[in-house]
Amino acid sequence: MMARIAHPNNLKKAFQRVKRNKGAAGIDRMTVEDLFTYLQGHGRQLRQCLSRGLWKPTPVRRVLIPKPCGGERKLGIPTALDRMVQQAIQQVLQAEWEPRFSAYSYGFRPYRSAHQVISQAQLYMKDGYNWVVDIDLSKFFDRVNHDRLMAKLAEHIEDKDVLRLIRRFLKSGVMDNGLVKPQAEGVPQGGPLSPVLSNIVLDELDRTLENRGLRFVRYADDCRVFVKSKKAGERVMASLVKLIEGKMKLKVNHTKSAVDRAWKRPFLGYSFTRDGRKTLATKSGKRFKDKIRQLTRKGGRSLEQRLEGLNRYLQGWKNYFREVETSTEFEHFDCWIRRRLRSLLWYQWKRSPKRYKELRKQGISDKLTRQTVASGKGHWRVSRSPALHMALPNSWFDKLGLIRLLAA
DNA sequence: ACTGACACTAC
RNA sequence: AUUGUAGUGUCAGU
Repeated sequence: MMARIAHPNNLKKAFQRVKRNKGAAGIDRMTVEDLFTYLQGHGRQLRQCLSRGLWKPTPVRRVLIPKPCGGERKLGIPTALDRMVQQAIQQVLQAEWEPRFSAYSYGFRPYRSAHQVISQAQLYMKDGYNWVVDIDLSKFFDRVNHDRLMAKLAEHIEDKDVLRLIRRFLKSGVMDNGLVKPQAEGVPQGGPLSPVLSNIVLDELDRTLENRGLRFVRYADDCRVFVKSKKAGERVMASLVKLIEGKMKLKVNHTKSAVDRAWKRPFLGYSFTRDGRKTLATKSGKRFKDKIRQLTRKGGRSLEQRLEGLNRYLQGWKNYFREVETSTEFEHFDCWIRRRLRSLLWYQWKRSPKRYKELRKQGISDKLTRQTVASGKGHWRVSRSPALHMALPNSWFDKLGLIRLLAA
């Protein structure tokens, strides 16, 4: 197995991945650009180090980033070289474990997306499994138990060198303002290997759920079991908490876990309606609006630049809107964006008559009366000020991805 | 078929 | 200088 990891082809792929990600440097300040020149000199040496089981990982660099919902996320950034080695292991480990993972585990796995999880959840709901046991693990990556993880790995890996190498990565420690602290638990958030390791640890949970014949899906540490009654849910919850906190030595986040009706718990950015359709979760909708607001704020940039930015952002959301099954919500966002744009245009017109002339050339006019505008020719009317009635042709809005979506 | 850039989402 | 995996989208190139 170590032969496969240290194989030149595997290492080359690992290097390319690290390079493509353009990540920051680790504790040794070696950037991904330096990595190539380093490898030209020391590539052979690295390979030998690995295949003899002599590779010594460097401690990870501690970085704190704010989480979107408040709080901080502790990152552990390995050196570029270590990232490459971890990536090499990841490639082999992922291929090895992929067939063994549960069909209902979706996080961090190739060819599996958040949308598939949602669809599966909807299937359960359609069969009448309306109650959901929502289990969230607190600080999941940081609390992975090393011994349990190594035991899981040892079940399928015979190569002692590989096991030792992974153990060294787990124990390599954190450099926090000049001091190396050893790590008793957890996988570094930021290590290429960490996601697949997390799946290997939680595979035990999947197996238990499967053996009990329960309907469930899992996306990383977000695990949901679908049942038919509150009572059944509470029973499942109690036994799962016992399993996770006892045998698996992990911690359940009790404030974020609950037994509730499925449509009361937003899931991966979506919520469900009572009859099981998908809508945008309020939190996601809010974030979306905030960003649009920011992109259409009055100020320096030109209209074209704004449109570019808007379009790019909307394209990122395209898939989300495509999946949403409540049309009113969709129209709501569509109207809302149009309104923002119109007020922006009005503002630009007011500031610069020259600019306004250009806009008119693009088919924007203000002279039309409201009735003909609204009905006749697919124009849109705005009465931003009593004195001004500005109209935008629909074709102009077509530049925006969201609007194109509406038409399709 | 493959590669690259830039976004966005989930955790 | 803010990391990682996975997914999706737009564009560009051989």
